[in-house]
Amino acid sequence: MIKLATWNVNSLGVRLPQVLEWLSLDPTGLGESGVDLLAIQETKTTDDKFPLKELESSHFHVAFHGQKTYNGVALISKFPLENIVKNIPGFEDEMARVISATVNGVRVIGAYFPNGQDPQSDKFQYKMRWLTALHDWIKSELIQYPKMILMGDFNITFDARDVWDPVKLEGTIHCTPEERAHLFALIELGFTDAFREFDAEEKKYSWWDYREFAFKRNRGLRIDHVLVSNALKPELTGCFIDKGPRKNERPSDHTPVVVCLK
DNA sequence: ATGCCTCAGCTCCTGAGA
Repeated sequence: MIKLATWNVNSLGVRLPQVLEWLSLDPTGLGESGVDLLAIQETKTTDDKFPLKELESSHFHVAFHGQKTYNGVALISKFPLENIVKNIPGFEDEMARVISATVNGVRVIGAYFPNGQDPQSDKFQYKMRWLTALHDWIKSELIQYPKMILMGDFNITFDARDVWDPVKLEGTIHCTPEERAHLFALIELGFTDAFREFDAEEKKYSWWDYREFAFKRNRGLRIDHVLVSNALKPELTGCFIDKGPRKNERPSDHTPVVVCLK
């Protein structure tokens, strides 16, 4: 069994000990080993400050694409990472949001989708442009790499089940029809929302606000996703959200989503 | 209540996150 995961760590500088600890655990409880590949987002660190030694001394292969203060993505893998690509080729972007690599014949894309801030803002327009560029790029990548996993912090909910108060939050950021149209366009390229293959329950979230005891009250959103391509879907055996790390001292506001392949 | 909490940084406040 191969286990992969995505986790927005909200600063790798702060969260590295938690990441290393989590990587040593078996979040599935199904086997003896921890995840084989973890995609992280919001490392918030430049490449010269990436904790390469700490991760390599734990025998991980890494690929990273960072910047100062914001964004930043990385792949941490037990297997060698081949054909590493940073960001969306051809799409001019100062923000470090995407990192891709091939692992054991599977193309893995880890992404930190733009937040968008407010549907009326310039940042929302950037989010729309970025989503269009991602879609067009993924469409062509699928031809070269039919077995693909696109995972990360999507900053978009699929539907009301992913939202703690879908009435109150209708039309707000992460919940707009425009964002969801882009998400479904990605699905239409030939992907499955891995989590919903195994869990149809409402109120299962991957992010909770730091404020107002949101985690304790389960006021969250499911915005971290794992999309598995049609060619890879026959190998999909499980997917779940591990709430464990959200209970840590000084937690990230996001928690990992784990996917299992044959 | 353009806040509440957390993080980075041109750090004792501000911008951004979601």
